Amino acid sequence: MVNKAQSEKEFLKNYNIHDYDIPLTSVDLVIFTIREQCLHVLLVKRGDFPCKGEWSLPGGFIDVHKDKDLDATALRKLREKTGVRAPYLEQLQGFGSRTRDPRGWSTTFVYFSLIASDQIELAHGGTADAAQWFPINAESSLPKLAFDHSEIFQVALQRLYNKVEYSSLPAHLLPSEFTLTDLQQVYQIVLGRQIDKSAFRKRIKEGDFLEELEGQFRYGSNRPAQLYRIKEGSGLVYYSRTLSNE
Amino acid sequence: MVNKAQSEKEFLKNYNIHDYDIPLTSVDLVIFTIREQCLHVLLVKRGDFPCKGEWSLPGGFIDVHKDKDLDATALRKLREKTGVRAPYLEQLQGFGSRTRDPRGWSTTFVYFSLIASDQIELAHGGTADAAQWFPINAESSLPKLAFDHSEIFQVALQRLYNKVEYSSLPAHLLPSEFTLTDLQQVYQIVLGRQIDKSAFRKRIKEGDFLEELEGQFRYGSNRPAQLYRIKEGSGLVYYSRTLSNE
DNA sequence: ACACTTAGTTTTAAAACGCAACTAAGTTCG
DNA sequence: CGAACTTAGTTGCGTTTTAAAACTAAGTGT
Repeated sequence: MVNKAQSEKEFLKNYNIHDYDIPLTSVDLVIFTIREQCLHVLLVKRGDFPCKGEWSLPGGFIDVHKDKDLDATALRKLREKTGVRAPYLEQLQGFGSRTRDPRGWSTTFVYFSLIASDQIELAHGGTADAAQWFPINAESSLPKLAFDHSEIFQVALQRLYNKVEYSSLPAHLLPSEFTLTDLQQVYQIVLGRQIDKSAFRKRIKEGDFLEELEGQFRYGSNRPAQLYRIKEGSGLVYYSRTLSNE
Repeated sequence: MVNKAQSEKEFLKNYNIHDYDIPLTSVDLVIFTIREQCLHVLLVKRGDFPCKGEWSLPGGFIDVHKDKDLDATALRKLREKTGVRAPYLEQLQGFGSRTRDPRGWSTTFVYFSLIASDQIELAHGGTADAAQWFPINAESSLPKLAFDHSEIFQVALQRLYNKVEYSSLPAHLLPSEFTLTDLQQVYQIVLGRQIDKSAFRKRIKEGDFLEELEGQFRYGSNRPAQLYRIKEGSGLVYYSRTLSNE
């Protein structure tokens, strides 16, 4: 079918998307959190075909009526699965091929989200797919995932490792108030190695993305620790050097 | 329409993509090169509606019959416009919204490519869109682009600047054989500032992504300069620190 | 009151950096 | 033919950063 319109208006009147063979398009999410001193990822058990009953990354189709853009789709999906409304969210990468989905040529925009475990209320109700946190560590391995989601997850994990090396990103895995030791531990959990305390603190100070909660401390059987939160409006801070080993 | 299949096979038999409202999906390219000591980007004049006659990033729809995956679409488009077959190519980001294209909800996977100016044969033939290199510098500014391509271009340019700071990426903007001074100049052109010679050379040596072409030199009215090329199979090298000023 | 634990700072030798000066190796010009 | 010139490529050195460890601070538990 050839559209021989002479003006843009006429062209658009004659244009019908259903005249063309086009790929399916979805949005998927890789959602990380820290629980019990361990990095976790959220997976859902698929309730429908295709790949019914298999574990997969949460996600779904763009709703061209509800969603104004891709970020809106990602936020909607995140809210539906976790109840979280103001997460750290960035686009990871697109994936697309003829073979990744049995329904045909399909593409997906994959988002990458970090949330604090204290902000989550997993949706388990009704006919919704079952959602579950899976630990990411050397001992346990994830189940085999539907579609190409295992590969996508690996790309996301690699991105997380990389960004932790040179940015303030891990602060978004913590509850809103935390100590510098908490934050250092998150870095260590994700990086899988110890980092030096004084270098770490110097770096955080220079990054200038935290504010001291004046007079507020976490008490324990030792010297109380200053509480901090992320400065409002501060995006990610990038460092020009990677962190040192301990 | 609800698909009540009991098995995956049955589900797929009943599945028809045209039953759903789905977005348009395309692939666009931001292609950079260095010509006459200046960074350039390739733009094409649109030959068809919508936005007929406006400048835009090269790109087009996924051909679900020809292309096996997104990278294949990007490579095909790049080859059609420039004749280049083995470029540096990476995915930049996806963009998608209800308003970016007058035809309706649309998404695009944007790729980012660097090519050596000596490898290019711009396709100008027949009814093909006119393609032209535009310089990127403080003096001249790009024309207004179709769709949201101006924004996309800005994101790509920012990515280029960032990657030049800490990776071996600029080597892909040069012809296959070059001197270290050539390479340093490319860094300086893109970064817009002078960098220190000894620091630069130390860094390149450590990166270990170049190989000396033994006994081959570029001659001029001075000491001849050693020629190098990119080591085969070496991907991008990332540095843990940014480059110093001169 | 004093040991214990974790928070947070200071110290210091070693490594890295920025910058400038230096040597190298060709061509050009007198 | 040799001195001047130009760009390639290296070396040296004072200053700044860094990594690692030691040290001080401030609570709780016994």
